[in-house]
Amino acid sequence: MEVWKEFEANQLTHSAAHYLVAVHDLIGEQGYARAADVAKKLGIARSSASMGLHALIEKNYLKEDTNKFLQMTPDGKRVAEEIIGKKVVLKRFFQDILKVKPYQAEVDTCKIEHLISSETGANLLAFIRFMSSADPQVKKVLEKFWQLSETCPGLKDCPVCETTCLKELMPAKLRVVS
Amino acid sequence: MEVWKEFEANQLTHSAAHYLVAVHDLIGEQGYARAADVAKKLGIARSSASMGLHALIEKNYLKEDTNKFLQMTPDGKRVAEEIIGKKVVLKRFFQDILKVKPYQAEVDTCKIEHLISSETGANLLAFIRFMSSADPQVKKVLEKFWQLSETCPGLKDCPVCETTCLKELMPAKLRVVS
DNA sequence: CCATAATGTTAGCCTATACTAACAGAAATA
DNA sequence: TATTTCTGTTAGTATAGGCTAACATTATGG
Repeated sequence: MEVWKEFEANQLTHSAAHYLVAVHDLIGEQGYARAADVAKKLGIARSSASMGLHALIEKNYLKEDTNKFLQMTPDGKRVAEEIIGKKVVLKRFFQDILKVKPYQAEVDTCKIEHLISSETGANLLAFIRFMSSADPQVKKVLEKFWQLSETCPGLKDCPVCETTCLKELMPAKLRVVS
Repeated sequence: MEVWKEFEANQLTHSAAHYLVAVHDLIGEQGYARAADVAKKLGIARSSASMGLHALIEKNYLKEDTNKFLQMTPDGKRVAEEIIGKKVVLKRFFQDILKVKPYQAEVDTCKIEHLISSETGANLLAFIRFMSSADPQVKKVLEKFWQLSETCPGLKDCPVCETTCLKELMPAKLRVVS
């Protein structure tokens, strides 16, 4: 398959991923989740929730008890927690390291949390762990980055980074950006 | 709007973004681009390309000359190059810093390149510039990370990072991951 | 210069995912 | 208990974006 088409080839679509995570979160927050709770949480019609959740039941990510209360299957729990893990990691990276403002960090995270691979997610987690450690060298480097970012937006003509300006980061073909 | 719904609220959808970038790339590679060239490049039917590209013409991102050769409008050029810029930056981050394997880095990048905001993209660019600079402290820190990643996959019980293990990175609610 | 090939477009179909409207059954409450 | 409200579901509609098939037009080359 062409790489760009893998967009649609995820375990779960964007909406399905959010339905599943919503159920997970609702069970955590209030101990149970029904279709109407999911609808309210996600701001969609009850009918949409009903249909989307049934699709997840058919895929064996969720099941219903006799009173229509939703439960996570082991599979569903695993997948939901994978997504949540990526979300947490991404958001922290955007917010705490890149210093993206909280709302934008939330929006960006929400868009891509279910799209990054396990490999990338795991490596990002390791990176954040490392960059959040108390190691004095790490701390110093990060502080330098944040300080430079302030005095020198985008680090465009940054004295520290002038050796790696846009010219070296982008292949010649793209540099016509003008 | 609920944050999770902003997924659909981008300037361009996933497919439209790829159509636009394909035209940009084709013009760069072979000097021209027609619907059939885009179809071949993206592995889709000519009819799909035709319709998708007309949508981009209506939005004034592309125009056609009298022989149906496609041209980028200034708007289209700007948008395409924003996307390409994010793609380059993301891929370098995944590949050169996180050390994700090239194919997976490509897939992940392709999925999210058009989704990250300008703010996040700009901050990521600055970060990569900084992390790619010749600054000896930066180099040392990165090398330490890569070395630790090898000896200690995921940095799970890494001596350097034990102060910031999963427990501190994840809110209690999510830690039930088990 | 005519035949074959390539290209662009239209039409109809499919899936996914949202919506509203309508309605049946369960739960809550006056 | 009777009524109202909540819940779940179905039906029909819309949009987006793929697909194939068919056909007209344009290019290419024997």
